[in-house]
Amino acid sequence: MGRKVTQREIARIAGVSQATVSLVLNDRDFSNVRIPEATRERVRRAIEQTAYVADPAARRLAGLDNKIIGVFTYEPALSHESMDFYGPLLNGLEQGAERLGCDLLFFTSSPVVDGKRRMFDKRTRLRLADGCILLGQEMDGDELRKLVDEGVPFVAVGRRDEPDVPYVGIDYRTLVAELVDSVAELGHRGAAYVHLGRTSPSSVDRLAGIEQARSRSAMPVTLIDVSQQPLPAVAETIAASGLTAVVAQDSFVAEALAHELGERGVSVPREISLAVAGEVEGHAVAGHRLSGCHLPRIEIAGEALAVLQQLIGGAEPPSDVDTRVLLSGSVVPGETLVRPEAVR
Amino acid sequence: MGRKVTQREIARIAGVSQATVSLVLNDRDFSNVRIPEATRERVRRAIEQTAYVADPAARRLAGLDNKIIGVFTYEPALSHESMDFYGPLLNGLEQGAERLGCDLLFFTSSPVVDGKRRMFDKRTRLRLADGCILLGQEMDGDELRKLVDEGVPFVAVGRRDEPDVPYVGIDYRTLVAELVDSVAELGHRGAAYVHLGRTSPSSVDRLAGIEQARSRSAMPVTLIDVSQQPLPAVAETIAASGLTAVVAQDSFVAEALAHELGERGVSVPREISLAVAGEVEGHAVAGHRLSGCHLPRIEIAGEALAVLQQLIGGAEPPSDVDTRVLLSGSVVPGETLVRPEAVR
DNA sequence: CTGAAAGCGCTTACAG
DNA sequence: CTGAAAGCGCTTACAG
Repeated sequence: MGRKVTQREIARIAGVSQATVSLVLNDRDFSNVRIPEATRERVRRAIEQTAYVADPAARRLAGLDNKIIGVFTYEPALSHESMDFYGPLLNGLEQGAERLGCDLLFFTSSPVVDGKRRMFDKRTRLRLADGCILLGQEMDGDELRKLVDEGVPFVAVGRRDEPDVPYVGIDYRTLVAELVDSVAELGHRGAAYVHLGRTSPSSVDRLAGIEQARSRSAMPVTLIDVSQQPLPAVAETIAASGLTAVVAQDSFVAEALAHELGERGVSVPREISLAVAGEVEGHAVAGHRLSGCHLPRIEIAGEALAVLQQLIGGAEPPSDVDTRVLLSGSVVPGETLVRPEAVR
Repeated sequence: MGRKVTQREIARIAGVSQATVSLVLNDRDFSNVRIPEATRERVRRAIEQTAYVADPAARRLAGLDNKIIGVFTYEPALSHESMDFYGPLLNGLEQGAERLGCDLLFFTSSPVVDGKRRMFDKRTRLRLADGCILLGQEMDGDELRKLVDEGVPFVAVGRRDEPDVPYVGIDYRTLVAELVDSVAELGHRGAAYVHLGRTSPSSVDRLAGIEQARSRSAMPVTLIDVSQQPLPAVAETIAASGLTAVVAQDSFVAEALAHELGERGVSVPREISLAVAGEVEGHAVAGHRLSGCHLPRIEIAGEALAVLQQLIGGAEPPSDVDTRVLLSGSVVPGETLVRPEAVR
């Protein structure tokens, strides 16, 4: 039962003061402090002998960092359903954490209310972490501001509008514009963009990308907000419109829409091309791999960790350029976006 | 910039001593202590006003628990490949943690060496957690013993041989015996069990299950250890043997074996039935859902958390009965285990 | 070159 | 009923 070993114990064994143990342990070399190798060695042997590990709580209390990164997710992150979105991010976090020698503290205690977690519910363990990564499709602006105010080092995954909020996200604007360009280049005369409203910055950015493409090509793009009308009605409209291409905000919308179109005898991609303004990995409709985008989510997580590291370590507050970064996604061809000529 | 608020600050505002703040905060009611409601109210208001949260490091140092459960995995847990095994366990842990109001600390910092993490590499943050859940296909016996010695509350997922190691696992023995019985009942005259040696307790238990079934039915079962000979050779042997049924240790072995058999013109399940002595969810060969078992991994995680909770909370060491539990799996029919008559 | 001391923020006997 | 004090294990100026 070798109960908790402390520095005092080590000091006794090595015949030095407890402070000296601390100095050796942390390899401190102040100008006026130089501990001879012999002493260091004696201390090290004692540490080895007792399998001593410093109490992280005490370290933290004394002002050192802990190499613990908090991870806050607004939805359950480890459920089967959420893996599509969270999986690659968590994977990237794990890899990054291992690289940095950090542990990951998941704030699973904050209860999920109405499908969302609230961050400041009571005794947040936030303080235990050196900093925090925020994940979630929809974040609470008030909570973000509070975090900024309290000076907690954190990085959000996904672009945010709130001032002074550091983030790492995808450059949806450029990506979606590129995607729509490729639709136009294939010869489509018009397209619809089926989206979910403008609830999040990423939705807004996608719409901006649509706008950008529209302004530089001849192809008109009709906006259809599925939060305003039910999907069957949307499918009806599209089927009747004679449009040859549809861009959907994400793969789930695309799959649902393709299903509805199928029910109306309209087949993808034979009669209507379908492209997704989001990740398509692992998604298909009727055996055809979806055309759309690839988002480097593993890299995003790694980059978020890197920015956070900067925030934690940095004495002076780093410049905006460094703390708000957008990574590029890429368009993936897939099999559901084809020339309209192939049909007629 | 509302910097770190402390109890001292609250005390100043409420006009009481810092100790009183602590008492109110923790709702302590010693025999000789009774704080009037008016005072409590004043303190509570101050806390509300300043959005104070107790520093968890200090709490911990002062001897209280933290509602933090450590999670140690011997392999990367959040990668895409490991989701098959870890996914449901992590899911169960998240659900359980939320229920208990605990946070989850993943010890991702311990570097992976030779595909395995070592637990005591340097400054383990283990101490920060109230207790720890151990996950992994292969655990290190020495480390388990060290944990027991140091009195760290922990629970391993999966049965263990080491004395005094609390665990929650699957009753593979009964489950596998049941599976083999069902093979015999279908009328197979003999079967092979293709396994990976006896490296882990679960492997040993499965072999015990095979033995148990063998002892009570007429059907002989040939043991084939793929750690001793390459899989192609195994497939060759089986194809030549005239056996009509194979039980594989896990779904990956089953898939690989079915592939090898297919290359030799032997089709599953037409010529050879295939059953898996492990989880088959999401696994198939040539479009046929694998026959085999379902393991309640989400429940296992929940139960492990419950046992750990007992270990942490309990003053007296709970009895063995409570800390070493085996849950039942179930046999799932699937489509690769059929009557041999259907063939001839 | 090393030891004694203060302090991090908290909890809990112990005096008043 | 409340305050002053010790202690949790550590880090880091500050004296020797």
